[in-house]
Amino acid sequence: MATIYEVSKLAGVSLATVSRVMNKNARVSDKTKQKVLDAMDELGYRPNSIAQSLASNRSNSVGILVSELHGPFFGLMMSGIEAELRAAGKHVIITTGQCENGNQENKEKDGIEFLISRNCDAIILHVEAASDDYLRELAKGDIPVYLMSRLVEGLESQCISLDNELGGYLATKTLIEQGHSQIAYIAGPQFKADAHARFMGHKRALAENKISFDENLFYIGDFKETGGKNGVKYFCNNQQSFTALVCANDEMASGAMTYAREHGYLLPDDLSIIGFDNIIFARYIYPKLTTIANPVDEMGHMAAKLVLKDVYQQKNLTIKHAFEPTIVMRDSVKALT
Amino acid sequence: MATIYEVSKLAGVSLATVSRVMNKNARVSDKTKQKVLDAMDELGYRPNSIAQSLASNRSNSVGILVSELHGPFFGLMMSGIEAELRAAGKHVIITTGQCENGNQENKEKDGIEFLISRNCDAIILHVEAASDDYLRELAKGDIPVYLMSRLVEGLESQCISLDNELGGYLATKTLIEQGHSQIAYIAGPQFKADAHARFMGHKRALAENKISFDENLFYIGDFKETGGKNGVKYFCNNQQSFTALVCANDEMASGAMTYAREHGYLLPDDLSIIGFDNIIFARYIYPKLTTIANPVDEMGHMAAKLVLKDVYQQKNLTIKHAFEPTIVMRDSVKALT
DNA sequence: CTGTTAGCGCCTTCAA
DNA sequence: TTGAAGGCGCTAACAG
Repeated sequence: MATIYEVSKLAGVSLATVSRVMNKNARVSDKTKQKVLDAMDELGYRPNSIAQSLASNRSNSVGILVSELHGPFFGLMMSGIEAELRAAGKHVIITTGQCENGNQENKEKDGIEFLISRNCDAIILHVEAASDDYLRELAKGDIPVYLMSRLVEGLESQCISLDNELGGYLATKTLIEQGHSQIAYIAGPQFKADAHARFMGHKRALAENKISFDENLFYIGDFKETGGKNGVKYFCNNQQSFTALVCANDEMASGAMTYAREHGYLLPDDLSIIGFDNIIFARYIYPKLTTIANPVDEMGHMAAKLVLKDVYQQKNLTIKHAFEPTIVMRDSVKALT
Repeated sequence: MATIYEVSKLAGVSLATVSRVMNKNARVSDKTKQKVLDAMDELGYRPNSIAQSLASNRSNSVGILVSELHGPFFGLMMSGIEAELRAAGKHVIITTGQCENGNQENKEKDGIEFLISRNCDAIILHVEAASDDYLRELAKGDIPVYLMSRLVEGLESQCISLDNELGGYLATKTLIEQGHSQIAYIAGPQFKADAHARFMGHKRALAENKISFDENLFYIGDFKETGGKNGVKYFCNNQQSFTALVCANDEMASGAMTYAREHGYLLPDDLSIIGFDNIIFARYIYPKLTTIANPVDEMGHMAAKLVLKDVYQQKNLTIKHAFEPTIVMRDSVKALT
């Protein structure tokens, strides 16, 4: 591999000049610039990004931490981030804070440590277990921290978040508008801020419509298919009567559907179900799932733009920190007549 | 940030000694080692991975190229790779050769170029459009290349592949065993090697059972939901009679189901459908999809192990290059009586 | 077992 | 506009 030194020799100029034409930041006469370009070409020169990083104290990499790599949700998010960053010549180091068993909070911290040790110029986190305090502390460190799908007090300008409360509200309101009043709710783990906010939205919609919240129609699931199944099972076993169900994410909605159908419910006639996230598969499910759209891909792009603007001083970027969910009407909700 | 120099000063030893305790490769007396460790601790020292890379000519990063980041398929693959590599202290740089419009082959090459420019120690590719010749040429370069889900002649030892032909065979054979003989096939783009092999397997199963291949029951889809829909539509419009359908991947199977159901078919009674890949959502679909399992996560782990063994000289790793698909029986296939 | 000494390939003042 | 020279933080011979 040719080095800058060989290029300079071949072009008959100094190292510094070659560096200048590479970085386009200082004026170089057209003539010498051409000589350098030709020399690079002839040698098939490629800058060594590691050496550049060491000298410039910039790695041109941004670290991403997601809870899990598989699953329908994060693909879209990473896709957005990667596309934006790569177009700017930065690369993306991805790791997980995943936790099949054990302490998720520690796994997340491990992941963050790992990214920091990689000398990223910035890190974008989608963490669920890490506390606000920890994140605020982390943000005081040397490396800029950005948060996806989360809003931490004091770190607002580094957050890209979704109004989950509004989403939960919309879901339940939609059901109410369709005539339902016996509405069950399967929540996500309440230590996760978004799961909690969605549930709060549900309660607000109920309250606004003078429907009292019924503890017996509330179940906390795990954001997985199983959670949905267990939730419906729980309601059934307790002989609860309900005509509609909101699930705090689509995977639980899918599980709920499966269980309900296997236990004699005709969908959506006997039970209206609404999900949350609008993952790719929501429309594959039968009946096609009515759900709350979570614009993760757009948010991913925005997080990347935020990094480009803050960390890499890119200009002319408008940042939108707060996103709003919308309802996607499909076939899993039926009006109660 | 403290440097190795400050540590050495505080510990009263030389740079080299500090380096030695970091890299655990040379013997250092316990006493001096402890002094160094203490000094590191006191200073909150963290090695600068970039400087390490420059000096050692090792970036400890491996590049991954996948066709797309979203979608159910690659998540599992990357998850396997990432877990394995991270456990070994290597990091993963992910990029895509994705192509919404335009030339996929060029996008893939761009992605590869990008990874090379990042000084990865190795790259793992999941490419579909790149030709065998191009890959062989690439493999002659300085940076080791590994191929996922693909078997290129001459590069066998760097490939982790699935026997797609066998998978296609299994799918169709399963249907035949259930009494079907009018079996439609919706293929993936035939320039993709795996799509082609799956189709070949289908033909072999037919031939073995003296069922002649019927051009009118063959459709080439796009590996997306739409492909499945269009395929069934095509068969219906042509008034073809068939009792079973194999789709070259699960997404098309899902699309096929949707279209069939919307057009009066009762599933699985009127039409048995079998997919391929066993993506996470296969069991969410209704009826639950019978399909061919593609052990992508396991293959991801294996690809990572291969890199660890070849590139990072890790010992005691057994590599399995060829994987075999298996059938997963669920509810979308019904015996013909 | 430990220290000395060159670099790794590039960027960036500082002078000219 | 260009060149010279000193690092960036660490590794890897080579001595001792």
